[in-house]
Amino acid sequence: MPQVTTDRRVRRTRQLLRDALMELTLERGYDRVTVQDILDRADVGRSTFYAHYRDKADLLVTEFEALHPNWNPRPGDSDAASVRPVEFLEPLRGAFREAGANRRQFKAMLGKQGSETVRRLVPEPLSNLLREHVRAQFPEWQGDEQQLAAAVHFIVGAFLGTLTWWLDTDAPYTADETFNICRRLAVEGATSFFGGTRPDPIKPASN
Amino acid sequence: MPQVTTDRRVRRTRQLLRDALMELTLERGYDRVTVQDILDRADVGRSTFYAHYRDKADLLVTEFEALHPNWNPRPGDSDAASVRPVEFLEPLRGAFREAGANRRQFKAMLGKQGSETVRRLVPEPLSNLLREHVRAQFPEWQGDEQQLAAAVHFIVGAFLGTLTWWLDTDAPYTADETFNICRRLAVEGATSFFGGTRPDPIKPASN
DNA sequence: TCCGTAGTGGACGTCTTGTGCGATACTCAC
DNA sequence: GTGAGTATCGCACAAGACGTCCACTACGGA
Repeated sequence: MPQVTTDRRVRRTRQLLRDALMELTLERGYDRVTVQDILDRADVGRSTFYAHYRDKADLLVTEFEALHPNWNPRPGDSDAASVRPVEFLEPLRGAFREAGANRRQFKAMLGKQGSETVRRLVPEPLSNLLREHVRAQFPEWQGDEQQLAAAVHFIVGAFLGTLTWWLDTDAPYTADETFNICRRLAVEGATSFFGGTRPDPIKPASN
Repeated sequence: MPQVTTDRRVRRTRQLLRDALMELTLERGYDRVTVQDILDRADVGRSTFYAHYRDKADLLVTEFEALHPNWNPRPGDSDAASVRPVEFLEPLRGAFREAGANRRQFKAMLGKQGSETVRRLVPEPLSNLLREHVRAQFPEWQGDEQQLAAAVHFIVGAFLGTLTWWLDTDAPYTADETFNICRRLAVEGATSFFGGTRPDPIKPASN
C-alpha cells in the first residue's frame, strides 16, 4: 500500500522553488532565470528539482495552476451570474480581483517580466468562460461562431491588455477600479454587438 | 571615403536568414528554432550569422523593424486622420491592413508560434500612436493620464487579441472585416468614455 | 584584372540542461 | 523511541547550444 501522505518536506521544497522563481522573475525577467539560479536561491538540490518538475516551465505552469485553478473566479457564481444582465463580464471582474489579491504573483507571471508560457495559458480558458456567459446572456444572438469568437477574443484581449498594464505600472487604482474602467469601455459595444442592435453580418450569411 | 555600397551578397544573406527563421518559426514555433537550424536552412555559415546579428532575437527584431518601421500605417496619414471623427481607430486599421498583406510574416511573429520578443515590441508604439490620436480627437477630454493610459491599453489589447486570434485561426474574414468587428465593439465604449456623448460617426470635424 | 570585403568552415571554451546514483537526513507510523 | 521508507543531497556526466576566433576562399565592384 503506497504511502499517500504528502511529506512536509515536499511542500516545503515546492514552495521554496516557487518563491525563488517568482522572486527571480521579478528581479530579472523569467527568461533570464536559469534553473541553477532557482536552485541556488531556493537552496535545493538539482536532482530534487527534476524529481518534482520536468523543467522550468513545468514548475511555473504547475504552480500557477495550483494557485489559480482555471482562473475561474468565485466558483459556483457562474450559474447565477449568467442570467443577470451585463453579468457576462463578471468572470473578468473575478480575474481582476484575484490578480489584485496576489499582485506580486500575477505581476511575475503576466507582467512584462513574466513568461510567455503562462501568458499563453490564460486567454483560452478565459475566452471559453466568457463565451459561455455571452451565450447565456444573449440567447437570441444570431451571429455565427466566428463572430462570437472574434468578439470574445476582443474582450479578453482588452481586459488582459489592461490587466497587464495595471500590473506593470504603479497606477493608483485598485483592481476593482481598473476593472470598472474596462467595463465602461466594453459594455456598450459588446451589448449592442450581441443583443442591442441586430447585427448586420459582415458577410452575407450563408445560412 | 568608405565604401557604402551594400554588397548584393549582404542583402542576399540577410534575406536567406530572415526567410529561414520565418519558415522554421511557422513550422515548429520560434523558441524551438535553434541558430543552427537557421544556418542549415539558409545554408549560411555560422560566423556569417554572428557578423550580422547578435543573436536569434536580434535577427528577428532587426528584420521586423526593417519590414514594418514603427508599425505606423500609411505614413503621412496620421496628421489628416487625427482630426476626422472616429478616426482615432484608424492607426489600428492600418495595422490590420499591413498584417493582412503579410499574413504569413505576421503569423510567424505575432501568432501563437511566434516570439515573445516581437510581441513585446508591438504594444508600446501602437499605444503611443493611439494615445495621440485620442488626444487629438477628444481635446475636451478631462480625465487624467492614468485613465487615458488604461483606456488606450484596453483598446490596443483588444485589437491585438483579435488580430492574433485572426492570424492563428482560419477565420473566413479579411483583415478589413476583422477590423470592422473590432471597430464596432470599440467605438461606442471609447467615444462615450472619452467624449461623454457619442459623436455622430459621419459628422465631419467641427474644429 | 585586382583589391577589398563578405562569407566559409571548423575548432574551441562556456554555459545550461537533464539524468544517474550512492549516501544522508528527515518523517511518519507504529 | 525506533525503524522503514523516501525526500533530498551532492556530484559527476553527456549532450547540445551559444558565441568567438582565425585562417582561408570567393565574389563583385571599380
